Amino acid sequence: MEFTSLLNTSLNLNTKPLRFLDESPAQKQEVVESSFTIGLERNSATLKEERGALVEEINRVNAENKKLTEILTVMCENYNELRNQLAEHQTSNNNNNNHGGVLLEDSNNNNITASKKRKADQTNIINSNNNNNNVGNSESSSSDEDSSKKLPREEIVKAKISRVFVRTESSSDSSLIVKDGYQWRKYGQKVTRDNPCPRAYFKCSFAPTCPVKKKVQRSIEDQSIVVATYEGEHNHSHQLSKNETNSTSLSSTAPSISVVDNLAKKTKQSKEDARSSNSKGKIDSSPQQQQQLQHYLVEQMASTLTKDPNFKAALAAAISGKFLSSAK
DNA sequence: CGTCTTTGACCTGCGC
DNA sequence: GCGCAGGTCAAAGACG
Repeated sequence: MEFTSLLNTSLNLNTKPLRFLDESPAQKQEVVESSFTIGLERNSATLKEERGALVEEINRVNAENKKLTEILTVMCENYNELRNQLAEHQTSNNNNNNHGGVLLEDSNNNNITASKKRKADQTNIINSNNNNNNVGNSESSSSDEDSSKKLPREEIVKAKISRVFVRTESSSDSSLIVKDGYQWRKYGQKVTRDNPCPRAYFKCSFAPTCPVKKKVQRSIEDQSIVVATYEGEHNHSHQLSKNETNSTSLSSTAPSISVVDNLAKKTKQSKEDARSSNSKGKIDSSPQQQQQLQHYLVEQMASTLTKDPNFKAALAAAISGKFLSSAK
């Protein structure tokens, strides 16, 4: 992921600022007692020398703490800067998002419907699958998806489900069309109990053997929003845009990932444009997309930091050093 | 004429 | 076992 490469979290700090940080309390106690006993026998010059070394060590730890704080401050500033840019773009594009605005539902968001107990187990399976596999792609498992109930357990785990929110111009039932670059054949329509708006069922018709299905239904809360639920993985290449396909996987989540990837690229490009030409370039993404990207970036930052052993060690050393200095 | 959409019927799983 | 609800099938119609 390109964001990982942008964030160099290798702080290059001394992860062992104090020798006794790695020692157990009993060992520390032993060190202190032995030092005390030996110190009685030593002359004052030796004691002063050891004290000086300790003070030097403490100063070094404090300097590292300061360095850590500065780095964290810079990171926070960068994050705030990015967030402000997102807010700007949300404001500037707020009026242009009545058509084609896409929002990806969070993987743990159950805000649509969750009234069916019989799907709870399957949902949990899919949720855990998504949680294990997702790398911030905002895929979601739906709590009201039933088509997977016919699948064997292995296939249930494999079946990837993503949900995309698309804002349309009109709230008429005739516009249950989500343009995602694939060709779909409608094979059914049903009025569900939870939502008076009919739910349309589509199959991918680009490849005869493609198992991907799509369900499209207007949101019960906001009928200008169409909820498209994708199930399965495409076993063929993207139909319309080969370029976009190259940057995404050939799964049912391709629209989702594509949206996130494009947003990431656009935001990166926007940041560069803003620096070079005082942000004369505009991003044509919706507030929902920006919000998703914001979540995505935060997750990436957190993920990158937590995966970096250097950062973990430095943070642990800094906290330990803070405790030791404050205990004196 | 081929393709796509519509829509009622049927299938399946789950709760009681 | 029955009823309910969601999902799927397939015949019929629409359309280019």
